[in-house]
Amino acid sequence: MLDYCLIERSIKSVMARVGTEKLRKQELIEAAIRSIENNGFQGTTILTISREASMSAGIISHYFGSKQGLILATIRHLLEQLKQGLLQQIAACEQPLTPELRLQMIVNTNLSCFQQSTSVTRTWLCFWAQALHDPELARLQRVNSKRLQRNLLYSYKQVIPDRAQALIAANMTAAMIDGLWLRSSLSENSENEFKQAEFLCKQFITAQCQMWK
Amino acid sequence: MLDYCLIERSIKSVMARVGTEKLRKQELIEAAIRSIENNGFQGTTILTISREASMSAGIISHYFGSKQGLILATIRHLLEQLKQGLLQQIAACEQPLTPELRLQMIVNTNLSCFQQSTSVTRTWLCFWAQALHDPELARLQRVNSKRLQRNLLYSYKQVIPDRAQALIAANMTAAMIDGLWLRSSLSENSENEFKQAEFLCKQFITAQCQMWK
Amino acid sequence: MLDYCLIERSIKSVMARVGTEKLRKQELIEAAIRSIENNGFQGTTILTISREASMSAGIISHYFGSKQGLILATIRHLLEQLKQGLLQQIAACEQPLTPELRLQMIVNTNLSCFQQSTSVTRTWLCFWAQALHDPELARLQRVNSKRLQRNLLYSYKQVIPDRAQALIAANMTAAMIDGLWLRSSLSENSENEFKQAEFLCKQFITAQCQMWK
Amino acid sequence: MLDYCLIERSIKSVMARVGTEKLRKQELIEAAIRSIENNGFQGTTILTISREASMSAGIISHYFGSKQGLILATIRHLLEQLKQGLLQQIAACEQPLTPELRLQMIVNTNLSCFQQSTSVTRTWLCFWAQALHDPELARLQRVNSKRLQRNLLYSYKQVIPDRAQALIAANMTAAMIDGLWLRSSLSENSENEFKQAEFLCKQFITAQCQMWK
DNA sequence: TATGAATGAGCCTTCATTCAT
DNA sequence: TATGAATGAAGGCTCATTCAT
Repeated sequence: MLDYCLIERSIKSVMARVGTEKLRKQELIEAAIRSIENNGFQGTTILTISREASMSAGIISHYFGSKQGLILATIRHLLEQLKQGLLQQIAACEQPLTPELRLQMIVNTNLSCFQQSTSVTRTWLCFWAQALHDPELARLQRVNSKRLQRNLLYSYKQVIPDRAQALIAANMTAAMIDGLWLRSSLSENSENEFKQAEFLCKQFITAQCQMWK
Repeated sequence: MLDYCLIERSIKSVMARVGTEKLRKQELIEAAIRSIENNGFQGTTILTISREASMSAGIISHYFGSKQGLILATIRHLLEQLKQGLLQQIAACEQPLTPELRLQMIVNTNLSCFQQSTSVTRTWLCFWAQALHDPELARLQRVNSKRLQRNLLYSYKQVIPDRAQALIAANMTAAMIDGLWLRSSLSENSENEFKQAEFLCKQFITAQCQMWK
Repeated sequence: MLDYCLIERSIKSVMARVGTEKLRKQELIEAAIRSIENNGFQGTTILTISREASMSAGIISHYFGSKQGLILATIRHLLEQLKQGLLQQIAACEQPLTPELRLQMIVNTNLSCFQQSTSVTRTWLCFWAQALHDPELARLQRVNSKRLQRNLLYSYKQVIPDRAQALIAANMTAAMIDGLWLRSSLSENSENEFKQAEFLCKQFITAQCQMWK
Repeated sequence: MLDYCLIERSIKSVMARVGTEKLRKQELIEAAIRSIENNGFQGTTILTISREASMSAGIISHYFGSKQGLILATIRHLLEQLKQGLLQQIAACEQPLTPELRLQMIVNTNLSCFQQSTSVTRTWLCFWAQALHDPELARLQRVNSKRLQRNLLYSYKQVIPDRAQALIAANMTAAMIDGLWLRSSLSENSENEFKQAEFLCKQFITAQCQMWK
């Protein structure tokens, strides 16, 4: 008759009280990503997320106002991760940072590091489709899209004297990154495809850089 | 005994019905595309579609069995349109068809002709996101994805002697087309972006071809 | 493109015009019974019936006003069949008709002849359940129920001098017929059960009659 | 660190919930019976039941998974009631329990005690009709049908030495109980009929028993 | 603070009925 | 007379949200 699971949860909740709201939110965001991976974006409900987080259904509204609030927070989390990903790589780099090396790192971040987990990939694509009809998501998407372009352009300008040509190279590279990512995500054998994608992208960058040496 | 007049009428009515059915299906498919444009994939319900088509809700099940049936028919329609787009361009071409010209036409089809309507663009992106969680949609998506690659490869092989290099060029171009399409679709000023995209893509192709002349 | 099936139907319809409305109605009633057998009472729709009769869906409303109208006509048809069943047996009887023989014939009619087809059995039970909430069906059911009792009583009175005792015997027999029919219908191996039921019922009648000889 | 007070509250709430759940389920089952009485099986929808229970429509899926789940629970409840009815009567019996007395009690349970409420009677008949098209209901019906026969046979064997004859008596009695129940349920003046039915049934049993004394 | 029981709006689907032909 | 295309009301179910505890 006794629901020990509930007791356990109580203990947890007591401890959580000691911990922070931040921790809870983080757990929920991670649970949301896992749920999208397992059940798809459409199949993800408040229940699947809260179960994944071993919390109650009401907690989501409690912390994020609504399901949409959690989704937005999740997206912001992913965007932030993507941003930090590049910074960390640069920080961890032991060689002198040439423009070309930095460009390769951008590819790394976008194709290798960040996208290697299916769950993130799925969430990402769903988020893009959703952005078409959700102004807030659209805004976030554009910020991210422009950051990629800006990041590429910054390095290309150091290699390509002609500003217009640098812009073209940046745009091409951004498109290739997104296109390869999209095609890899949707492919049957996506793990393999991502490796191929990285190779193609880096080769393209190398070709661009050598053209202007 | 036999009322041939009545039989004749039946035949007529059968033919009329076939015409009506095709027409109705076509109207519903277009309504579905418009609804997805306006309300998004998730926001598209049997009601939004039937209202868009000025028909009753029941008609969708009547003609397509289910909502999913209409969705599948819609994507098949778009895929077919895309396929025919290239064939028509080639047929309408008055100059001798060089490999490079054919490559440009592929770009035209995928970026200019086909994608110029926002509704189609949006529907397309929604379908891709959906394909992650729907095996049937995924299959259709893959067929289309591979067709683009095959089409590109076919022409590149006539320009680039090295088969491996031709494959790389094809894959790069496919990625660039998809990436540019994706970025343009999601951009604020998508019409302009599509023009830019076409330019970038064609330039990339030209560069690839000249490299091997 | 030509729907030959439709033409065939036309020919049929021409012939039907020559025939009578009665024929059509009869065909529809039989189709209704077959549909109930195959699809259950709940699973029987205007479409299943009209398909079973190779006619259009609209024809049912046309001839019977509504689906309910066809159901009622079907019940009336079955009741009439049951009534005629006994008369035919008596007419076909070559031995002198003793009261006991007549009682056995009533059992025959109710358990053997009439009920041997699953389709009729199913329709019958559904009709009884439905009668609880449908005054018109209830009326028909009661007419039938009382006829069985009256029929039994008529013969028992010739065997049992005491009128009260004859009534008791009639009521018991009626109950046993209905009970055995019900239990047989619902049993897994209903064909076998119906044979058993007939045996039990006849033995009961024999016992009743011998008690008063 | 541990807030034992909170844990204690949880335990309490768990116990309360278990109580609430049982109560709610019970209320819904009773509402279902009432709805079937008033609206028939076909006329009974999730809405009629939830309205009858003064609850929301969603609550049924919440507690029973689906409408079918509630229906099954309802019939299981009725079957259990029927089973307990006999046990209680036997337990409450102050005289020595002769086989004949036990047989009378079986009649009492099936005709008097259990069936005296119209709602139950109607529900019961609807279930039987439904059982024809629903394997799960059919299984439950058969279990019940066989239990009645087994119960009767158990007592008859103590009175009738010949096993075959005991089986015949049991089957006849079972049929008579079901038949009388069915006829009484469907009759206009069903209360009176049930009393009559009880009398007839008991007389039949007495007659059977005396035959072998 | 955190729960989860309860709600009810909205979804897709089925199907009896209507009506132009 | 007979068709079957079209309707739209009603069904069961899902699920985000609310709220008493």
